[in-house]
Amino acid sequence: MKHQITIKDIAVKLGLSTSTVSRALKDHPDISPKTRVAVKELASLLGYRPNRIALNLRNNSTRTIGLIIPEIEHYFFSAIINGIEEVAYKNDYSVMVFQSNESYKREVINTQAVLTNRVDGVLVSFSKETRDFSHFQRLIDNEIPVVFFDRVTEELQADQVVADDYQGAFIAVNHLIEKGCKRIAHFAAPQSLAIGRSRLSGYHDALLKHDIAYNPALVVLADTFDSSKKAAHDILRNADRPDGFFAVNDMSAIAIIKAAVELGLKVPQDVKVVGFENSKSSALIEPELTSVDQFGFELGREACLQLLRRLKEDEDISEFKPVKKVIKTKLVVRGST
Amino acid sequence: MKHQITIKDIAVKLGLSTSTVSRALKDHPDISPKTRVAVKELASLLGYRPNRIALNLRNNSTRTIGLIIPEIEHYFFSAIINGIEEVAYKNDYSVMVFQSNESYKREVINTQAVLTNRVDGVLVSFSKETRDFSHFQRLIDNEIPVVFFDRVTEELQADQVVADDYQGAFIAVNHLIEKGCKRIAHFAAPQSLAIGRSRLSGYHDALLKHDIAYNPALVVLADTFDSSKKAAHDILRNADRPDGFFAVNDMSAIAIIKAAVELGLKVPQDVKVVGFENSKSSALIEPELTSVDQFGFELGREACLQLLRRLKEDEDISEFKPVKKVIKTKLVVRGST
DNA sequence: CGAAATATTTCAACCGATTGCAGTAATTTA
DNA sequence: TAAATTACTGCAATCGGTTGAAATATTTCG
Repeated sequence: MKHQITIKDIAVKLGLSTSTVSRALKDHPDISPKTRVAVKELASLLGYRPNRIALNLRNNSTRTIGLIIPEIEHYFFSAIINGIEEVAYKNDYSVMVFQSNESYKREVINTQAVLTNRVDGVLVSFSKETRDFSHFQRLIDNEIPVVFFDRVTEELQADQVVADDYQGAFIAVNHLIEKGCKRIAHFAAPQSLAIGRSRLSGYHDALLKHDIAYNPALVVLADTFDSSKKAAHDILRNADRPDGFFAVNDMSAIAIIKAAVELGLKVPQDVKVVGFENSKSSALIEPELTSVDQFGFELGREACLQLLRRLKEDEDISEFKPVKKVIKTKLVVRGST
Repeated sequence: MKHQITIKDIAVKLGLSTSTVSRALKDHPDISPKTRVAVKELASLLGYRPNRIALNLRNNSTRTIGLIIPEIEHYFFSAIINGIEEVAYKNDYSVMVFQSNESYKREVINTQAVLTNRVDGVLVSFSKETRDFSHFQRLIDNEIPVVFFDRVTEELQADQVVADDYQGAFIAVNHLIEKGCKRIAHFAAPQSLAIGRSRLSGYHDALLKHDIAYNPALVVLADTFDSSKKAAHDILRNADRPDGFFAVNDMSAIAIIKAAVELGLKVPQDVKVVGFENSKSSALIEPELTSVDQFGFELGREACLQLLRRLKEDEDISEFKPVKKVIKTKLVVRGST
C-alpha cells in the first residue's frame, strides 16, 4: 500500500502540531476558525482518511463483527448473512465471515481467529458436529458479546435468536392433517441440534392434538438431499407408506418429492410434502413446495441487532441476562399439499 | 471486552522489560533460555494473545481481504464466497464482506469502507448499475491490489478472473443446435456487463457456425426470474415461437421452463432450454435443467489466489501487468434438452 | 586480576491518532 | 501600562507491540 496521508503530513505542511490538526478536523472549539479551515482544506485536498487501525488500537474497538457460520453456500445461511450485513452496514460496522464447513475443529480455529482479529462481537451458528461449547465459552470469558442464531444451545449464558421451530413444525403438520393426511412421516435433523428437537416436538404435538399416535418408525434422521432421497425411496416402497411428509428443510422435502415422482406417486394426490425454510428453490420445483418460511433475512437482522444492543451496553457481566428472541414462522402453502 | 493480557503484564510480573518479553516470545537468540521459558510459561498460563491491532498498526497490514459483491443471497455468489473464504483461511487471511445490493451508490460507499478498514487487498464483482469505475481506480491509486471476478471491466488496469463466458455460451447453443433446434432465443444480461456481451457473442458465433442467421428479435434482455417469465410468455405465444432457449443464468432458464409448461408446451420435446450457472436448483426442477457450469467455487478460489499473489509481490507499480484468468466452463446435460 | 569478548537485558523511538494539561499569544480590564 | 482573561496551540503520554542501539552482566582469556 502507498503511504497514506496522516495527520502528521498535514501538520508538517501547515507548520502545526498533530494535536491541533486532530482537533481542527473534529471541530474542537479551541481551534481558531482560520486554522480549522486551513486544516480541513488541506486534508480534503490530500485525500486524508483517518487510519482506522490507529483508532482501533486506541479505542480498543474495531467496529467489526465476527460471523461464524456452517456454510455460506446454502440459501438459508446466505439469507441470514444478507440480513446481518444489512444491519451492520447501517450501523457502520463491518462483517468478517468465517465458515466452519460443519467441522468442529475448524469452528474452534474460527473462534481463535475472531479473537486475534479483535472483533467487537460475534454471531454464531455452530456446526452439526459441535457437542462441546468451551470454545464459545472462551469468547464469553473474554467478555466478547456472542449471539447465537438458528443453531443454539442452552449450555451457554448467551443471547439466542431462533425461528419458532416448534410452532413452524406444528403448523406444518397440522396443515398436513387438515389436508387429510393420516400417516405423516418426519425427516428430522440430528437431535443434537435444538432445531432438530424443536421441530420433532412440534410434529409430535400436532399429531397428538389430532389424536394421531406418534410412531417412531415414521421419524427418520435425514436432513440432506441425498440421505432424504434414499430414505424416501425406502419408506415409500412400504405397503403402509406415509401419505404425508414433514421435512426438516427444503432440500430434504424436494428430495422426497423427487423420490415420490420416481416411484410413480402423485404429489400432492398420493403424497403431500411440507418443507421448512421457504427457500428460493421451493417455488421452482413442480409441484411447488409448501414450506414453512423461517425468514432467514429477518433472523440475521435480529441477531445482528441484538449483538449491537449488547455492544452499546455498559457490560456489567454480573447482571447479564440472556435474551432469547423467537422469530415467528409462517406456512406458505403451495402445490405440494 | 475484558482487559486482554498484554506483553506489559507479563513483563511486570516477571520484572522484565517489554522488549525482553517480546523477544522471548519469538525465540530471539539474544534471550537466555531461562528467561525464554519463564516468559512462555507465564504467557500461556495467562492466555496471552498478541494484539493484532497493534501489529496491524506497526506493520501497516491487516491480513484482511475486502470482498465487494452484488448480493450474497445468490447461489453463484455464495459459491464464490465459499471459494474465497477457503483460500483466505488456508493462508491465514480474514475476509470482510460488503454487499452492494446491485447499487452503484452503495458500491462506492463499500470502496470507502474497505479503505477505512485498511484491508490488504480487495476482490470485486461490481453491480449491474456500475458504469463509472473511478471508485475502484481510487483503490488502485492507493496501491491496494484489486482483483475483479465475474463482472469485470477493461477500463481499469487490474487483474481479472472470469468464467469462459464466450465458450460456455458457444457450447450451450451448439448443443441446442445439435439437438435439433432451429430457432434459438437468447435471454441476455445487460450489455454493460462483459458477461452479457460475451455470452451474446458466443450465442451469435455458434449460430453462425451452423449457418443460422442471427435474428435480433430473438435476443431479449431478461436476466431475472420475473422478467424472464414474462418475456418467455410473450415470445412463446408467437406463431413462430423459438424451439430452443439459451438463458444467461439458471433463474432465467427455469422461468422459461415454467412459462413453457404453463402454456402447455413440453420440455424438451417442444422447447429445449439451457441455463448458465449450474446452480443447485438446476438439478431440482422437472425436467432437470441443462446448464453451463461456471464453477463459482473455483472462480472464487482463483480470484483469491491471484490477490494473494499480488500481496506477496514487491509492488513495483510501474511494471504492473494485469493478469486475466479464464476458468473453463462445462456443459452439464440434463433433461431440459 | 583486569581487560576484552560475549551474553543478556533495557532504553527509547516508532506506527497514527487522541486528549489532559501546560504554555503562549492576544485581548480585555483595572 | 500592568494584570487578568480569554483564545489558541503544543507537549507528552497513551493504546500494544517491535527493534536498533545502548547498557549492563557474565565469561573468557592473556
